[in-house]
Amino acid sequence: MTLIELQNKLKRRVQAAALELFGVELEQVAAETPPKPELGDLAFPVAFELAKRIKLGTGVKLAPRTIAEQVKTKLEADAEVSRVEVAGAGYLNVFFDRAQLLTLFAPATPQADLATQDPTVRPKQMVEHTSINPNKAAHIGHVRNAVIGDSFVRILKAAGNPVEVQNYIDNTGVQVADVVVGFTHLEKMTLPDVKALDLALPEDKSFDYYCWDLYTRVGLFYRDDNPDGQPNAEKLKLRTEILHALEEGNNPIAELADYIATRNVECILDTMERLDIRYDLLARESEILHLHFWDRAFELMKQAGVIRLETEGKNKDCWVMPFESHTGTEEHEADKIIVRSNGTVTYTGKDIAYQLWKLGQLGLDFNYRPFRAYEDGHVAWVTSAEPNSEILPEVPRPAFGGGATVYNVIDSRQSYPQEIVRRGVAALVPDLGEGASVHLSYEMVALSPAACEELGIQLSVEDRTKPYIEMSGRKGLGVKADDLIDRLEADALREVRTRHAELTEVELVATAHEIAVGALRYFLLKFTRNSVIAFDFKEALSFEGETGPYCQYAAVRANSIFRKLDDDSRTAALDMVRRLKDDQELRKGATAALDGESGTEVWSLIMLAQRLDEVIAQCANSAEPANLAKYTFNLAKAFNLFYHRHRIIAEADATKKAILIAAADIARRQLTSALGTLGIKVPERM
RNA sequence: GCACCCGUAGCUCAGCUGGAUAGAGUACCUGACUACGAAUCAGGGGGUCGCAUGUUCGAAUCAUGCCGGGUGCACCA
Repeated sequence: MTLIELQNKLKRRVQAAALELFGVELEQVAAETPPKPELGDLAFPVAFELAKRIKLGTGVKLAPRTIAEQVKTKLEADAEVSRVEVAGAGYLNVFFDRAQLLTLFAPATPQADLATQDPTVRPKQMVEHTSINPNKAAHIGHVRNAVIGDSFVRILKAAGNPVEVQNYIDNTGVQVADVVVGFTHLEKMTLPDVKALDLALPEDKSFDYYCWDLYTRVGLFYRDDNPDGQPNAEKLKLRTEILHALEEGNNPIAELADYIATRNVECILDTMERLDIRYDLLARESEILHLHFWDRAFELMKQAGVIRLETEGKNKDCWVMPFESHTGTEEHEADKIIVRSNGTVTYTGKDIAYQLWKLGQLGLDFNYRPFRAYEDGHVAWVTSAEPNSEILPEVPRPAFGGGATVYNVIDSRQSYPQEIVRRGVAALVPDLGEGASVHLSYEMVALSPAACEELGIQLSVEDRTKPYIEMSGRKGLGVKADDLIDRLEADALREVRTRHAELTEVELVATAHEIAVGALRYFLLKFTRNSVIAFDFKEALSFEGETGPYCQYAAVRANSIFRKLDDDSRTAALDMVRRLKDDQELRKGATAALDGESGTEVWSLIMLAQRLDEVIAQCANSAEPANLAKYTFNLAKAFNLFYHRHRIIAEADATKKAILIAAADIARRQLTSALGTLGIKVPERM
């Protein structure tokens, strides 16, 4: 039995007691963790709720404490419960039988068991994240998107869901067109020139870095070299021409753009691979266009009557989607233009088509080909316009699309367009409703004034008054992901080298890498999604305090105990836990060892570690990975305290030693698992 | 103008569907390495939870209004 199952069992007891004693049907029973372990393992504030709902004939109210006293006896029936106390104004505090529960919690549950626990086949969850315009290198803001997305994927999987990971590639958009303008007009290059340049670029100045600078130069070019100036209309026509060529396809410009976009995607995937972030499918805009997803969606929308052709007014000749809008207390209709008067579709329209495909409601599918095989054999696929049969027919391919719920990890600035897409899809497919499309929004990563200074960025007078400065790909203003990872790795390497002279160079580098990943991923996850991160180098580069390396360090310490522990102590501990069930004497000893101030401290570590499943389930529901990050840090902190207070290997009392070993084992197992769900590995040494 | 987000310790942030004495990290001060490694641990000071009403047994949390900051509101992509 897991902790969650035990909690549910006790909740049902409370429900039964409420019905039996007071005739009240509780549809939900709230349970919480007492603020201090001395107050118990589980608390029910149910007496407060019951006090409200119990009606006595005379109108007299029952005091919460009186109610709690009556429910109390009903809760004490279970063997797992040692006692129940009524505390405060009427809390029911449940104390578990610690020795009894230790036998439940101590044995490791094999992963296979977890996977088969739920016999019902769960529907596929779909997560789209990263989705960087493939015209430049990734910056730290993009990494926040990818790390939130990837961690959420891991959380969904840990909660037992099948998940498909997508990365949308806008390879025909303005941003790619701008870099094409850069190569063709500023650099006067053709496709062979660009390929040659790409080959000749040094390793630390790869193609995406080159494009980063070129993109900035194109921005300046449009503005006649005045960074704050207005774009030059004549020069912008170059972009428009390129965009038309991209939309048509099958021409030299489209080929050049495809090369640029594909190379940038490769570079970005390399960057993400450094952070252990992988994808199942790269869905490209070019295929959405060429396979006519929009035409189909247009037909569906017309048939369903969710859009209408305007015959007069300011939107004459446009197809618009009406939707309700609230302004103040009034409610009125607003129209969103889906098809322009010139017959072209807006971004929103294309997005609705794509979202319909994701949900398996479009009735069309992409073609696919493999894009990249990762070291472990996992393949990231990319959409393709070529028929499937002509390309590697022997490679088995998963069925893409058709998600029951689609999570789009997109920053909060897009929440308005995302809402329109969600409503549009819901109007088209009422059975699914708005719940099927989730905008997993997060706030941007901005630069602190200090960070700008460190980057050598000249701030305008206006920017200087702001609390933080928004990063801008167009202005080339930002911290590039690879630069930051490089710096973290260098710092970590220096630190590991001074601590572990015995490690080989390869081991040192590998360890430094894992620490760097831990630091960066944790840094981006410790903030809740709707908090703006004002990026600060000192904080991001820290390995102390509330950081990834702190959590990793706790797990490394736990592992080192087991590395040094002799086999006899280990088997004795396992044996003790197993015999605890039947051996009365042993049980008494264990109960005593888990009692008192010191025992309660050990017990509270075990209880905290055991809450991982509950936290994962909560994070999956709230789509908030920061909760897991916080929990992981707290578990690491609890373990560090435990580690400091107890000399495990040197412990003389056999029973106590066995319990300490069991506790350390539970803690390191759950800590490692929690870190893994955050995408953070535990090094051998650090 | 309208919509969404934010305002909690000097700084950066947690605070779950209302619940027990509002918590972390950091910075500052003081202690703890002959140890399963100090990337650690313990202690200290530091708060009108932006302001004001309301809802109730009970509000940082819910409602309304204000103040301050951010973002978004095109036939652009």
